[in-house]
Amino acid sequence: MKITGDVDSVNTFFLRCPMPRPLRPPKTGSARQKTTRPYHHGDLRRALLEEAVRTIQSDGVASLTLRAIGPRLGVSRAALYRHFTDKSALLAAVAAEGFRMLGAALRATWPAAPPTFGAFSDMAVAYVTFAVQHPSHYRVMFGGFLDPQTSDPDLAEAGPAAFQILVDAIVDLQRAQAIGPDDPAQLARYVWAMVHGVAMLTIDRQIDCQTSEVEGLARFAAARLWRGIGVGAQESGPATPVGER
Amino acid sequence: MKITGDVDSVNTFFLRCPMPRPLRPPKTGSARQKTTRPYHHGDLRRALLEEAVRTIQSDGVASLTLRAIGPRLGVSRAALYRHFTDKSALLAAVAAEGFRMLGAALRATWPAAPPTFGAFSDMAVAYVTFAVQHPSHYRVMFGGFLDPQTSDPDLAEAGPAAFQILVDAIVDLQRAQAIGPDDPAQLARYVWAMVHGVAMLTIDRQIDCQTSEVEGLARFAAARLWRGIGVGAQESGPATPVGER
DNA sequence: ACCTGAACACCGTTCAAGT
DNA sequence: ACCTGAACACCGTTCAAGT
Repeated sequence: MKITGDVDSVNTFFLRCPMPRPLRPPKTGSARQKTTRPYHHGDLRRALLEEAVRTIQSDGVASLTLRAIGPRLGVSRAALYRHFTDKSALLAAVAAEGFRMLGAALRATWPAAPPTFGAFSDMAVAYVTFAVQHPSHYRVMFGGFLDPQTSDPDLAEAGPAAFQILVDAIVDLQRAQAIGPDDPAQLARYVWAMVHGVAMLTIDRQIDCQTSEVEGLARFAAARLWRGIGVGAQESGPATPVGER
Repeated sequence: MKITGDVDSVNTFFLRCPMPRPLRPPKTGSARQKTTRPYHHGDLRRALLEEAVRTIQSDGVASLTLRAIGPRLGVSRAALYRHFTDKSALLAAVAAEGFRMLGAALRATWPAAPPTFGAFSDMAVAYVTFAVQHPSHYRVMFGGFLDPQTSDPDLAEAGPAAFQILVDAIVDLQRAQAIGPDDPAQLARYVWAMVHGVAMLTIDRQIDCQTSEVEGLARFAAARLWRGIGVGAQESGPATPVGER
C-alpha cells in the first residue's frame, strides 16, 4: 500500500498551536492577607477549591501539590485536610463542580420546544466550548485521575446528571421524529464520544486551539452527525456549516 | 424545562463496569535474576520500557515510579537514567512506541484497492481495539502527560505518521468518490475525534468495557459516520450495523 | 471547631565513586 | 561504558498540641 495523500497537511494541524502554556500569575498581595482573618477563614473550603483550580489551570494537574495550596491562602498546609480527606477527594470535588457547570451549560442550549437541528448543534458547541474554557475542570473530570467505581456521592450524582441531559435531548428529538428510532443509549454514547473527542483533542493541543476554529469544527461535526442520524437527513442539515475553512 | 427521558438508562451505562482494576501480578522469580547478568544487561533500555508499560498497566500512570522499576529488574535505581534522561523521556518513549503500534494496526486494515465502507469501518474498529488492548500506551499517548510542543524527535515523528494514515484513507475514499469533497483535514479531524472519543471513554470505564460491546459501538459509530459523510449515503452504509443492542 | 508544627514514608534526580 | 550508594529537595499525610 502506497502512502500518497498530501503529506504536508498533517504538519499543518497535528501538534501545532503556538499558544504557550500560561505561567503562574505573579503573587498578588491578597494571597497572604492573614491579617484580616488570622483564624477561622470565611469559607476556606471554597477558597481551597478555587486555588486548586487556579493552580491546575496555570501549572497542570500533575504539579498540583496539596502542600502549597494552603500556605498560598495564608493558612497552614495541614488545614486543607479539615475540608478534604485527601488529594483524590479534592479532585473529585473539582470534577463534581465541573460536571455541574457542564450540565448547566448544556441545559441552557436546549429549548422547551421544538427540538431542532440548530439546538442540537448549539449543544454540541456548548459542550466543546465548556471544555475549552475550563480545561482544568475538564481534564480532572476525564483525565483518568478519579476512580470511576467508588467516588464520592457528590460526583456520583453530578456526572450522570450531566450526561442525562444529552440523553434527554436525543429522546426529545426522537419524539419529534427529527431523528430515527435507534437505541437512545447507543445514540447518546455516539454523540457523547464525538463531542468528547473534539474536546479532548483540543485541550490536549492536538488540534487547533483557537476558539473560533474549535467552534467551526464542532459545528462541522454536528452537521455531519445530524446528516448521519437524521431522518431524511440529506436536506435537513446544512451542507456546509459555519466555520469551515 | 422538564427532564423526562428514561432516567434509568443513565445508570445502566454511565460509570458501570464490574471489572476490577487488575492487581500487580505476583513477582516471578525471573524478575530478580541478577545472577545471570550481574553487570552489563542485554538490552536494559528495552527491559526498562517494558517494565514501565507493565507497571502502568497494573497500577496506572499515576503510580509509575522511576525508583521502583530499576530494582524490579535487578538493577539499581539510578541505572534508568543511563537510558532515559528523565520521567517525561520515558513516557515519550512509551508514547512513541504506542503510535508506531497504532499506525501498524491501522495500516493493516487498509486495502490497496478499492477503498470501501467495510475497510473504513474496520479501521475505526482497529483504532478503538488498539486503545482497549493497550490502554497504558493509549493513556500515555493522549493523557496530557507529554508536552505537545517540544517532545523528543522519535515521538514527534511517530504521532503525525499514525495520524497521516487516517488522512490518506480519507483522501483515497475521496478519489474513489466514495465520500464528498470536504476539506480532508477537517474530515480527518472529525473522524479522529470520533474514534478517539470512543476509545477514551471506553478505557476510562465510562462506557462499556467488554470488548464485544466496544466493537459494536465502534461499528455503530462508523456506520453513522459513513451515512453522514458518504455520497448518496442513505443506502450505502448498513442501516443497523453488527453489535447493536 | 479549627488550626499549627513537626514528623514519617515516600518521590525524582544527581553525583562522586566504583568495575 | 555502565553501574552503585548516598544524598538533596521535594511530595502526601498524620498527629499531638495549641486557640
